[in-house]
Amino acid sequence: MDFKSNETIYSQITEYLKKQIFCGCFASGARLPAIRDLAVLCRVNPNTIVRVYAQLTEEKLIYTDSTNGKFVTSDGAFILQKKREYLKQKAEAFAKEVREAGLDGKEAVRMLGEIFGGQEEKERT
Amino acid sequence: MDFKSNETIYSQITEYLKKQIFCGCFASGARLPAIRDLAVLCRVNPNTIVRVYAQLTEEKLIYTDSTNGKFVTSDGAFILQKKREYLKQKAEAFAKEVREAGLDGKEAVRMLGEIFGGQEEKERT
Amino acid sequence: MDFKSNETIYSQITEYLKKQIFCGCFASGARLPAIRDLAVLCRVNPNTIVRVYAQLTEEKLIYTDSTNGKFVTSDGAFILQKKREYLKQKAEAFAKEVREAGLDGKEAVRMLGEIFGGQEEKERT
Amino acid sequence: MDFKSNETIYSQITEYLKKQIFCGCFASGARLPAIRDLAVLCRVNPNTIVRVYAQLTEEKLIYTDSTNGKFVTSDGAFILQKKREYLKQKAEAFAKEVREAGLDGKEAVRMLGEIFGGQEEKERT
DNA sequence: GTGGTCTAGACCACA
DNA sequence: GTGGTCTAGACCACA
Repeated sequence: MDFKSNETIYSQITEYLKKQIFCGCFASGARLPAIRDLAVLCRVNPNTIVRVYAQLTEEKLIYTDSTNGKFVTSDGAFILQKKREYLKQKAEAFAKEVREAGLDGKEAVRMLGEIFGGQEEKERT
Repeated sequence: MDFKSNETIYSQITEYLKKQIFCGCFASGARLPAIRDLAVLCRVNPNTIVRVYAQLTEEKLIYTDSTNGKFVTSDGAFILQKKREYLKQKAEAFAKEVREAGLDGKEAVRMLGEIFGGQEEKERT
Repeated sequence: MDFKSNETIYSQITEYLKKQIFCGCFASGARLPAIRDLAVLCRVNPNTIVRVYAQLTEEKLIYTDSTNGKFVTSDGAFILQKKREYLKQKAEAFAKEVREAGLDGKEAVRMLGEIFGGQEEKERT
Repeated sequence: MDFKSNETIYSQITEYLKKQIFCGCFASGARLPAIRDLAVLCRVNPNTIVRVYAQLTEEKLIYTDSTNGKFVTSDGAFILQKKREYLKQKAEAFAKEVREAGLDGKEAVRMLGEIFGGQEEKERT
């Protein structure tokens, strides 16, 4: 994992883990890497990971089982809801950019369709 | 203009101006606010605006007419090209988020369609 | 290091460092002086050095390893290429001066040969 | 005439005129453009031209014939000497760059020969 | 200790 | 009044 220099490292790692949870790479109920392990993996100070886990805990996506470590919440429906919110927010941010730059929605949707490799077209058939 | 705390002020202003140029609010050839004026407007130090304008100058979106001020480049085609690039990049970033969070493109496109208020559907008819 | 008054300080320092990199005084991969250290050394404000390093970073001659400091790019071939470009550009600027002042190239080359202390002649033998 | 933004305008115009004198475009004894005319031509404030002419006067390349205007010095030998000095200085500056960037003189001379379109080779034959 | 951002404000060139 | 450079120094993130 490489980091952008214009964003804080912990927020980049937080985003990364969030997406890992959403996509199921860290499944509901799964045990997360130990702080030290993840710190080594990310070549980052353990304090940074502490902060990452704190944030995810606050969002209730993970919880601490005191002696056993950190786990992804077992409430699958909650994760799904969070996932929807997350993507809705990303989509709205993108839509905002599009509008502010004076492009119309139609073209933006087409652009996105292209990026997804013509999936949209296939669908219509 | 309010600033987010997790992004640098100068990059937020840069983005803002870029979009103003793309959407035509600052038209090709138009004069931009004087450094000191924009600084007052944004309640920011003039040096911050210097940096913003330097960045836009480097991207060739604006240029300096020695003591007369800063102007949007008069090459309209160039601006259009930059606008396309900008939006392509935003669309790709969004698509990347979508994929990483394990959503399929189809759903992302639909989500975006909804946000744009059904413009897409109307059009097909 | 003394500064000429007709050129900006930051560009003089940038040029200086560039040549230090080209000649190998700062070798590929080597760590550069810390911003504050170089500022003290040059008796200049740290912000000026920030600007110098920013410029060299943009040219990809150096890079930042987050909190560890600044380093000369490890791509030696790239440096060599940049060095060639740099000298080509200087040579062309000199040639332009020569032509504009109405001297012919032949004489300019001879003049330069003299300055280099007859190395050229020795070599042919 | 376009101006670089990193050098003062008056010094750019001074250099320009100097070379015009050296190459004979403004011949020994010739009348120079009136301050106002040159100011208009260069799209520059007349004060800037005043400064330019002052500098050339100081270098004795031009003189003022009180009521009639400014003239290139009629001492042709003096101009020749100045020209040599000027080019010597440029050549030495170039040589200094070359050395500082760690290139050897041989290669610099060859590079220059190339730029002058193989004139050097012709000479040997 | 490392780099990055930002402020407040001086001083310069040019018009 | 326009932009550009520079200083002195604060404050932040990360290690």
